[in-house]
Amino acid sequence: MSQIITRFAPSPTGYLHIGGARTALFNWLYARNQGGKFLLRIEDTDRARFTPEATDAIYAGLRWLGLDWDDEPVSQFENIARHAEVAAQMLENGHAYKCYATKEEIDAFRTKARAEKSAATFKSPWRDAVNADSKNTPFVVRLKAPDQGKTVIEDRVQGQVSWKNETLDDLVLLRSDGTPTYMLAVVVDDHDMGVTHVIRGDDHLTNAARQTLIYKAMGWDIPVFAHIPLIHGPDGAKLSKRHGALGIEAYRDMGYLPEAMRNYLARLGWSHGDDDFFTTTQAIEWFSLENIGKSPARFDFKKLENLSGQHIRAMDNAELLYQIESFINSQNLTELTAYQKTMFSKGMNSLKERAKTLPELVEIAHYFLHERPFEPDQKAAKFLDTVSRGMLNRLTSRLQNVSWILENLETEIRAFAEAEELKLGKVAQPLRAALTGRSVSPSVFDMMVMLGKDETIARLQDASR
RNA sequence: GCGCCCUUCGUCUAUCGGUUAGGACGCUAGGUUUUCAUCCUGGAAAGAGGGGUUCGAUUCCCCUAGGGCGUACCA
Repeated sequence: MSQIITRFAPSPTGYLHIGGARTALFNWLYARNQGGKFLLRIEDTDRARFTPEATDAIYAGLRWLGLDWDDEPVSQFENIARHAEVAAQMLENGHAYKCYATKEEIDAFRTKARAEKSAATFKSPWRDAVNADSKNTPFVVRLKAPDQGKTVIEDRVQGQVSWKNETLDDLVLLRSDGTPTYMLAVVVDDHDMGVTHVIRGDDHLTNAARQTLIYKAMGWDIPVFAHIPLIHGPDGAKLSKRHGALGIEAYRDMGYLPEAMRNYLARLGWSHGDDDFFTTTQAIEWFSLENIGKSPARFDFKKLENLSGQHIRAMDNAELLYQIESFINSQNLTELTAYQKTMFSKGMNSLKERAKTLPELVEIAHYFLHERPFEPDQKAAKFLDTVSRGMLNRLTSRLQNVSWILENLETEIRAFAEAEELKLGKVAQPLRAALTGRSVSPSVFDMMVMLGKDETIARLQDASR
């Protein structure tokens, strides 16, 4: 059995949107699962819309998501001569014809069909014309689709789907300016690239039938089709920008881990029993076309966020620091100093269980990313009233003689609280406010150890002044 | 209009004729705890409606309703 080949074929519209990213992911997962190839083809035949920047945005999105492709990306535009050649062959073998029908004729036909509630598609009067070549006006090349019988596709997700051939039209293969249409280009390119499995959005399901006709006309092997349901917005309707139909880079900017994004996107429409949280390695191992659902899924930020938090917690500290640096880099923020990196490494365990995204992680690290003195925020200020400052003052002098390790600090502060006849929280909250200027933070004991004695005492003195 | 697809807790999903219909997110009641978070325990929450087939249907078939996609010399 030969190697399987999948492909992702986006049209460069400016960015890689979330639905496209999931389609790419499924193709990638399947190729990697099968030990096959994952190819990339840029559908850049619409020259008016095409820009190199848009293509770069797609590459960047795929790279961020960690979806590596095999071989050089194919430019569809570069194959137009080949497309025309195939159209010529179809003209030759009688599976296509030149059509001189005007737009008015076509519109009239369709208007009439609709009025009569007919399923019939446009039938060109030139379909069976004998001396069509003699006309000296512009023409398009149309597929001579069968007008009887059925076209059936065996879809690995949708099952067996069939159409009566009279509902399938004589689609245009070559425009009047001689350029290929999408329908022709896709089939020719997929065939030439050796694509064995076409995994794409189910908005292409009808196209699969129309394209099957072209494969048959050329006598080519029909690839395996797998039409995956589209992602919908929270209201079940089309996914809009407000709902999450953002470019993949928007998710990077929000600080989600690529690993979490892969996990979430894979779980949207595909399942492996009850497994919700998994690594990419597991996803590759488990992936199969059979376990893709047929109904559309809605995008849910809450679930993405939860998964992101879980991946942050599960991630190796060194790797997580690398992710933080990449994020900082992508957002053009100030690079981390050596001291800050050290602090991140030391405090990572307490930081990462408090964050669902990278920016949250950075926010929680606030207490060592900035230098004293700390201006307390509103809530923190409440913990630093006169009484508390006096208390902190007494604590500060007690702390002068403590040898600075976690156990000692904890013992000392608990003893202090007892001596002051205060619950630990009544000491810890002002302490936290003094140390960070915030009312929430990691454990005060942990922070004191990380900050060291001098810095801790300096901050306490700042606050009790 | 026509063609095709879809329909299990609010959301993502498991179930491949026989289950107290399971898990996860979210929500909620508690517990742990120096805050927040993590973690632990419990709770509410679903087979769109109607017909069949069958000893038995969430599961198979049909109809209806709702939703989606397509219907271009766009991709």
